Amino acid sequence: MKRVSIKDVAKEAGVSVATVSYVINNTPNQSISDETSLRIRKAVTKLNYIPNLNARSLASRKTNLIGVVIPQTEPGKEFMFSNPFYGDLLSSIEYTARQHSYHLLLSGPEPNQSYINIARNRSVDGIIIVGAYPTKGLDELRQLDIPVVLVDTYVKDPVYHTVGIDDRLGGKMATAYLIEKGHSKIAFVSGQIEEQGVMQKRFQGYRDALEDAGIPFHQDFVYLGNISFEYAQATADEMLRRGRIETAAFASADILGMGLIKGLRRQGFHVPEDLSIVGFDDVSLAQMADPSLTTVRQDISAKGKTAVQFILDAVSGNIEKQEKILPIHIVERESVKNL
Amino acid sequence: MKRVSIKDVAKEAGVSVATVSYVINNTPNQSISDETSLRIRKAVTKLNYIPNLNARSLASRKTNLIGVVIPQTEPGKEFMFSNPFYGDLLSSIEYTARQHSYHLLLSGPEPNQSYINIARNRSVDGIIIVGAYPTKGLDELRQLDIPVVLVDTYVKDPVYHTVGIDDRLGGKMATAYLIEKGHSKIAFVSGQIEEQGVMQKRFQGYRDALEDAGIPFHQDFVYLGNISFEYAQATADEMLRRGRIETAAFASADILGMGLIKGLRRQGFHVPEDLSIVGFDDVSLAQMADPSLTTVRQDISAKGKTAVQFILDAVSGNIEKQEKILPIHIVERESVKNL
DNA sequence: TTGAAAGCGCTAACAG
DNA sequence: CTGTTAGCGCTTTCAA
Repeated sequence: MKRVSIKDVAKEAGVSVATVSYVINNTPNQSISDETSLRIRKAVTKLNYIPNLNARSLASRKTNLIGVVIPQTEPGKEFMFSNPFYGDLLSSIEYTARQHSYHLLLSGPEPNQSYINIARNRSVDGIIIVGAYPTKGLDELRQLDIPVVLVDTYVKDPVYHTVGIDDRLGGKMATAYLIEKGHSKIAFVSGQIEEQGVMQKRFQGYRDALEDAGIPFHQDFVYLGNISFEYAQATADEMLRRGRIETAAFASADILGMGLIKGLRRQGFHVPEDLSIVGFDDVSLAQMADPSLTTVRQDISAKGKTAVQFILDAVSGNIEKQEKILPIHIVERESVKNL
Repeated sequence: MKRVSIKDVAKEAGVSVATVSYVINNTPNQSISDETSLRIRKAVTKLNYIPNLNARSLASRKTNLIGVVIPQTEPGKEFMFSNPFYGDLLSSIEYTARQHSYHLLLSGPEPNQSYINIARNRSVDGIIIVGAYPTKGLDELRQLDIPVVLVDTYVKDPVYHTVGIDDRLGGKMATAYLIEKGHSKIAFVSGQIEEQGVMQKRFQGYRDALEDAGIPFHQDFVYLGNISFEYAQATADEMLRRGRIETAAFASADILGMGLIKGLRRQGFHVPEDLSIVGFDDVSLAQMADPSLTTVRQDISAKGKTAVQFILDAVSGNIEKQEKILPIHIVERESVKNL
């Protein structure tokens, strides 16, 4: 079946392609007589014409496409969305984009970290990058002048828009909550701490809370591996091996909290009786855990929505850099015991 | 910063655009002297030229884009990827596509279910649709002649490729396993059963196993709501209210199994002591559950990989319809008690 | 209110 | 081995 083009419609309606284009796009400052307009619409319906967005993009330099780059949690690993946080975030981005008739061009990072390729290649209208560290690739992006939104990053930049939360504050809240419940031997369980990364901030918050309470910091209470259920499980074992000195743990991601619970239970211990746990993120899993996880809630949905909104704003001419720090708060559930 | 085009490169290298195109694409049957080829490559590097894939697509009718349509779990709900199954699947699709330098165009279904728009609009090279029911929209897609892969669907079609599992067999395996462990009062917990849908097949399998074992079917043991943690939790309550007649339950998705566990626990009951549970899918959560979930494992990663491969095969000229039923098997964990 | 025509950046015959 | 040229399907001046 031959694809029907704007030409076919023009012929069918007995007008020029330009006119067809005008009515299809409802081009401003172009008045078309009701009569021709109607004739064209009829032709469109009759031929079942659907514009080729590719051609449109080429001519208009607008693609209605938003590039989304989500990092590999672990290099070479395929399951980036298995981390429920990304799944939740992507859902929200897709939903918001669709509301505004944008489509999403999805991509893991290219091997060479070159964000710029996907952007230039496909001429996306904007690009959302999640969890970026300062890299050359990020700088290259500057050469294009398309809006860039950095989600969950502490890269400081005069142009790129950012949306995130105050991770340091979150870390502090989580830890302070535990302290308030009478704990003083508090583990910090996390993935690797990258310079200027989210986990670093949460760690700082942990130390802030300790300091505020006059509790000395113990390096032994810090467990750094990677952000996975398995690692947290192993960490629970490790804690027991060391004699289970801690009475509580701040898990810097919910999935870690879940792993701790499981690891403990495997050894016959219980949460929160034997160890109190506060997580971070409040992914949908957090309430599925048993006991359900007390955690620092962030509005993942709002995060995605805001990121898309920033792109839309920029596309429609708002050149000012936008920044948004979304609020967070503790959600009390069952994983913390009051000493 | 002005975008550099193929023309600029041609000028820089002192050749025609055609020649540039040839070396960039390594066009078959076009021999280029090493000397010019080198000169062109140098110009490309110097100018930092990146081809505009949009223009390329327009000219070549090939976009290197795969459309992915993932259904809303619940209409109007934004969190489609919060269902971990879709997250896992998407990960695998993205990964495989990227290996072959394809990008993914992501889309939830349009309100009018018209898959065809996204396909025609963006001229994707192929389209992967997850969990489709027979609809007009699906038929329209036939008009295009791009490869279509239907994942997890029982729509029968002479052209569309399909990849899935034998859901009926899976349902039977799960139920038979429970029977083998001495259970005969077995609940079936599921989302709504759609005609020709995956859940219907799993339900049939459930009945098959019952019948094979000579166990009468009880309508009372069938709980139909929607595929969510919350519904399953409520179902657990409902079972108790009815007096907890069942000793086991086949949850037609892992997330339902998890909800059951939680719901039971909330009422002071335990899995598997008070109720044995078998799930379905083996999403990453299944092992995080406590007790970890005995379930019917399917290889979600292989599913995504196969779907992409079918597209690639078709694009490169393989016109034959391909079908793949991936193997499944029971993974024994902790949620079933031997009576 | 409409149309002619010049591109957008690239590919692919075809010719040389 | 390389260049000319005609599109791909659409938007957008500019003129009528």
